[in-house]
Amino acid sequence: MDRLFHALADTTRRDILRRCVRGELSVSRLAEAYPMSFAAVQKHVAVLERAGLVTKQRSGREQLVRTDPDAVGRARQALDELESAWRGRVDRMARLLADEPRSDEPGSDEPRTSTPRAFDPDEKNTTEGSER
Amino acid sequence: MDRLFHALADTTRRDILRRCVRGELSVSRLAEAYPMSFAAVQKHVAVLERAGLVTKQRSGREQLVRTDPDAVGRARQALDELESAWRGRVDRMARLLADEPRSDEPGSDEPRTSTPRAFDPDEKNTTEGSER
DNA sequence: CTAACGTACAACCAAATGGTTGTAGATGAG
DNA sequence: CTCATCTACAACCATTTGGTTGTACGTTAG
Repeated sequence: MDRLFHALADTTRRDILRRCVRGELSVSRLAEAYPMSFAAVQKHVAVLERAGLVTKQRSGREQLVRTDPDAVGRARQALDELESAWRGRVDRMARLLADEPRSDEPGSDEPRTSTPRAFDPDEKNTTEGSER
Repeated sequence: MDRLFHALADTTRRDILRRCVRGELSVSRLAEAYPMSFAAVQKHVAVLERAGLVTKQRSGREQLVRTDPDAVGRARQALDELESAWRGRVDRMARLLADEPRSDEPGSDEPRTSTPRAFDPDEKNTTEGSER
């Protein structure tokens, strides 16, 4: 997740993604379009690749870059969930599922003495992840 | 945009967002939940704030943090567009995003001789932006 | 075979991140 | 008033990023 959003947090990288929407492009082809060195573009592509947003496929001596729709879909969905939660949709659903009449309210009391909630790794996602 | 995605590209920050879904929380309350200093959490909140994802509102001596659903909506929508373009659903949009007058077909030819396309700032967004 | 192209990768650098501690200003409780 | 909280912000540090150049390797064109 971190890697996914990080990859998207750069104008050049988003532009590369958009460029590859219409079809595979070799890295050098891509590099021609930006005011930076080939190596720099190469690195950007590597970031996108580690994030699972694109895949490279060798064709002759060229390396074609192609986007992976599903990866973007995953990111979009994550935001979707967040947004839903916000709007309370999930809240009602959760209450239904747990038939908890009323409780978890952060209302005001809840003397935080007990469990400060030790930080939760991250979402319940189980997609992948390791390395960096 | 950069700031938006960058803000989302951190586990702690996403967790803060999730925590504030159920209600406003003071910064110190938030800080209690993480294995880091108050100042660190303060910085994370600042990042979220600059990205427009949360707003702070003073209440007495506490600073309540509240999420802004619309900001997440904007990010989600950006990804939505990307995904759509991918799937070819919105061919016209892809053309808009890349402002390539025509012949956008990835066909195979297109002897790249013409215009290397000098890099386009970023999407057509006009939200705000500068600095880093 | 040789030359040119496309790629990969290491080394290096300035700037930004994510974290720390310390100090200082407001505000509310006693 | 005085003290304890909550917050803001500066200074500092280690690591990462985004960029550069240079070198080496595989593949295709002549």
